[in-house]
Amino acid sequence: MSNTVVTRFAPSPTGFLHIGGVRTALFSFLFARKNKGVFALRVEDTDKARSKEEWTKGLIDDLAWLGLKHDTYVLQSDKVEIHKKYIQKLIDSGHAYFSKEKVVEEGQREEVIRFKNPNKKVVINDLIRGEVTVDTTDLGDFVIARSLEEPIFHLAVVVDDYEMGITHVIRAEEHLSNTPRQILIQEAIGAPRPIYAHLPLILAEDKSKISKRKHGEKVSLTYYKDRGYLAEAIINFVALIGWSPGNDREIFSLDELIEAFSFDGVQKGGAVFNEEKLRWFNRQYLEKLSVEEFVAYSEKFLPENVSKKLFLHVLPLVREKIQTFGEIPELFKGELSFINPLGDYPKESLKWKQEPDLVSTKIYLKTIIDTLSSLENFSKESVKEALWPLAEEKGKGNILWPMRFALSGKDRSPDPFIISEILGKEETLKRLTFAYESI
RNA sequence: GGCCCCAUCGUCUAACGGUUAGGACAAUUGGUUUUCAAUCAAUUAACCAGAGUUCGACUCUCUGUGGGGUCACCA
Repeated sequence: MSNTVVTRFAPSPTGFLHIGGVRTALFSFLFARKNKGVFALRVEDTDKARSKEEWTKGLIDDLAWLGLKHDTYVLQSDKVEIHKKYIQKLIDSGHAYFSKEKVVEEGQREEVIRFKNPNKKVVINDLIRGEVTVDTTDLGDFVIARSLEEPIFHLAVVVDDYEMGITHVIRAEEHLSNTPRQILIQEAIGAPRPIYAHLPLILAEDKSKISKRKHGEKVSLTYYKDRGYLAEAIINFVALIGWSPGNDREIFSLDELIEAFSFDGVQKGGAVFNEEKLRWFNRQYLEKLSVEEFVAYSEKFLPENVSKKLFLHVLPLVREKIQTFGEIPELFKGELSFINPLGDYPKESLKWKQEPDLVSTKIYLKTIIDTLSSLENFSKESVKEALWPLAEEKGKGNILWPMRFALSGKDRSPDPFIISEILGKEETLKRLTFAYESI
């Protein structure tokens, strides 16, 4: 079938997959799937100095993790013979020539292969931007290869796109200015022109293109992956930056995105990456997880002193607190630190803000201790049941604040009934007694 | 600087000549609550500017301004 859509994602293996790459890959993937076409991954490793195999592996793993499975795979360096053939063809047909160069920098060749620029106007019909006209005269006779065996990006891209039958080149806007010279090469080798779609850039807070050099680790997918963000949330978030379904809907699974995607909804202007919104998306997906899934995702973030059994016990508390799994360690250091032996605290902290002093606090603590001591079945329900009348009578804060503080040693913690249950009767009474005696 | 692209709340966006310019995140306020979250409700907040075209412009045209991208023997 000659009219099958074929898209490609063509990263170079020179570092971690970054957020911009994720979005480019996603849109290429979505468009291919939407049209029952083929999504190809092509690793562009023509720059031998900067490319590393481990990055290639990382790229493939990351895409798999995101669920953006490619149908075909090409490693560009495997294609040198084909590139060579086309370079030779261009030379033979007078479209390219060997050029003597002045060596200015280390590593530069004395002789490279340049493309003979026909100096014409090129009109690009971009799916997102419409007609873009560029006069290629400014480009001069640009370099297409260091040698017959070492093609440069532009040559390799054009040849590979042709050989792979790419119908739609979907890539970031930064490539828009590369397009004219690639079209020139295309025409010289007699390749059909693919349809272009140049995506708006993903911007940092400062409105410039996100880059590792300038904006650090937060631009790489790994950063979010390592901090316990879900692939679904990242996909959903990234899809909605630079694209809109045209209505108010925000939550989309990958399959739903395939269904809804269209270039009509793709934005022209760059968009600022907003981590807050990503976190919000992540929480939306967190809430959908089953207990088993949630525990599985949590596992690698659990502190050593937190057994799985204990974690299961405090699970509801964790679920209502976090936006990303990466917050779990911090949670156990803060709100959930009551699971550890209690440290010292100033006794004034036991005082509810509406009490003038600790006099009645001491009395209340005594009452609480007495009440709980005689409690047979010690659960959060039974503890609450036993103490609630007292709390209602004396004021909830008067009773519950000192109790909660005595049990947790913290300003912020879960409610005292849950803590009591988790601690058990003995430890609960021990902590309450300690508080009582410290006053 | 040359060439190219872009322009709606702080941020992501809806609007495809006629709307009180809508939604989401964030922010603020209030409800709930023993604290922190969560949750619920509400509020604040935008058409870059100026000329046209038109009965009528956020929507079309032009100019200006602003922002961005790109100008490698990197991709």
